[in-house]
Amino acid sequence: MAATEISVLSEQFTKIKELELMPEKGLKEEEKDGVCREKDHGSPRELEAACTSGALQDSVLEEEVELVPATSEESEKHMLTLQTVHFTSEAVELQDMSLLSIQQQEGVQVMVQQAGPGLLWLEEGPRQSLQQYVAISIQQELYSLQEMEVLQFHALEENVMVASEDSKLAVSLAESAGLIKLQEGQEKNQLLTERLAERTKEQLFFVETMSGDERSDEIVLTISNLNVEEQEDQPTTDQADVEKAKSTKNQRKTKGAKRTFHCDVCMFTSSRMSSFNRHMKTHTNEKPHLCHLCLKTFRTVTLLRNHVNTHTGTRPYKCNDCNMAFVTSGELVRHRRYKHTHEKPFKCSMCKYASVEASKLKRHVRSHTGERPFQCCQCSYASRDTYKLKRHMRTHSGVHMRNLHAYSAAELKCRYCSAVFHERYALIQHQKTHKNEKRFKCEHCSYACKQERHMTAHIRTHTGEKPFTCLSCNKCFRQKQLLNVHFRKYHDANFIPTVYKCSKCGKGFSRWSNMHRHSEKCGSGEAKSAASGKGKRTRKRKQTILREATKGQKEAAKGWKEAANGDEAAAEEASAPKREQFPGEMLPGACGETTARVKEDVDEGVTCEMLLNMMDK
DNA sequence: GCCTTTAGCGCCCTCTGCTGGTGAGCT
DNA sequence: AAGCTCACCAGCAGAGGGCGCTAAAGGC
Repeated sequence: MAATEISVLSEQFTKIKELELMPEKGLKEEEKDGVCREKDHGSPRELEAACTSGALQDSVLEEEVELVPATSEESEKHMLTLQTVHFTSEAVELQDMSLLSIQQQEGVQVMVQQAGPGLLWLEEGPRQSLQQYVAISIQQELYSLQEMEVLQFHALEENVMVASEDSKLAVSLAESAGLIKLQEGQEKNQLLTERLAERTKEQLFFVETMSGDERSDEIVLTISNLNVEEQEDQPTTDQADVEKAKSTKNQRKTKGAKRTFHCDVCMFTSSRMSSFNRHMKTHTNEKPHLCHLCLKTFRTVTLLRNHVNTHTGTRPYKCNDCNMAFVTSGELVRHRRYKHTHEKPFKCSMCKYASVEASKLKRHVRSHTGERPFQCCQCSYASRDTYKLKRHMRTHSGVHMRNLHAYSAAELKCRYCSAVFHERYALIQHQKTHKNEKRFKCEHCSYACKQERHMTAHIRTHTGEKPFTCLSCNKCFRQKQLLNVHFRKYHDANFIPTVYKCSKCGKGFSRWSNMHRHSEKCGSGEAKSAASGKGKRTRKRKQTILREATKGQKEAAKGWKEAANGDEAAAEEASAPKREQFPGEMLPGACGETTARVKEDVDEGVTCEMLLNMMDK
């Protein structure tokens, strides 16, 4: 019936979950040295913690367990259902673990003692290592710590506990006790069930282990109780068929109701024996179905078939609404939800987000909680999902490392000095040191500048070189930009200088940015506000807006030029998109409107006020 | 026994926003 | 000549979509 999962590295010490009244019928009770035990039971996996009344213990750890004098009648037997027992390394002092609890059920008081006398530990070693200890429930009256015999057995990697040689195998509660010692070095691959099966007249524990969390060294011990109903049905146990016993021992009757089967290992229950039997196989490593292509094994033929289909590319489940096909029906259903039905059953309780998959909702919720469970092992970064951590890890290796930190056989020369590096990162860091220095010095004078192009232009003042020639008048210039200005001013009939006027003083500027800069000094409070900004992000946003505004003006000017050439349609087309981008109420005068104003030499342009309005929006 | 359904993990991708660096245009 | 501004780009990270695959339970 009952099973206990004991997590060695788990977090909390839990109480006895349940006590159930056990009918005496079918229990052949033997009393020896004050020990009440049943003689026969279904299988070695079954743990009988038949309880009788006993002396009181005055230490109760669990508040909800009522401490009552144990006065249950001798004839009544009770069954213990043990719950997961968790220890933290520091939480409980070993000597304080002599938990005694009394529970009353159906008028019968049952005394149960946990920990202390019921300790298991996994290996020999200092007792202070609490993580090695596991508690089981032993009736205090029956088993004292001093009387307990150590049973050693080993937790195999195969998740099986094997009885030790010198323990005499059986955990006879009459002879031994709840103090059971687990130790390495015992015979492997031999089930405790098999060894204990010989102890037909002794009360037995069945203990097995399972791997816990992969990220820890946790070992989960499962202690199975005796199933009393099974005792009813099978007063004499044939333990040769352990599997049969496993499948039937967990059957529980509930006063005429339909039978249910309870797994000893987990919380699984089922009303069908076939389901129960199938479930029990999940607690084994039995995977008889082999893929001959990759040698991977599976529990069921269906799983194997699906797997093989991934090799062969067979996709029997085809979507009716598109060309997609899938190996499993579940994939198809999910696909249809994503692509066609848009059904999103998993809804966030904190926002309107909904997802097709539960895992996506779980991931989304982390954006609310701020939880970042995936910690980078090389820096302080933590991610909300595994992929982002994985992507981040590239910055510690792969992309990032190859680009910046990989050794380069070729010399990486500083563009500003003669320094040479073999690591790009070092080069970049070095070049930053040149950022604000006037590293370009003229050979002919004391002139120095930051940029090489500036020095190139300066040198021409010494050489007299004027490489930029106007194609219309053959006038020569040292700088291309000077040629451009000349050309537009004297040879471009369509060139209309854009004029922006300060809304305060009316002064005109050829560049909006200059007008804006002027307006700040012109005493415009709004302009000051716009200029001061509210931090980097705000400034960035302003920059973007200014950039877009400038784009709009440029395109508008282009459109106006085209219009001036008689192509009104082109002019309208050029200005129209920017009108959409900057609605009139947000940026009046921008784009096409600005163009018109410039053309008509009106006073207004794009003002700081407009920008502020945009920022406020 | 078999098929279906459900659940879960993992992987990859896209879109988006932010930041910093750089080069070129412009005044 | 010098400084400002802007466009562009790369890199990184946040958020979410979509699919591949496996495991296990439900149900006939």
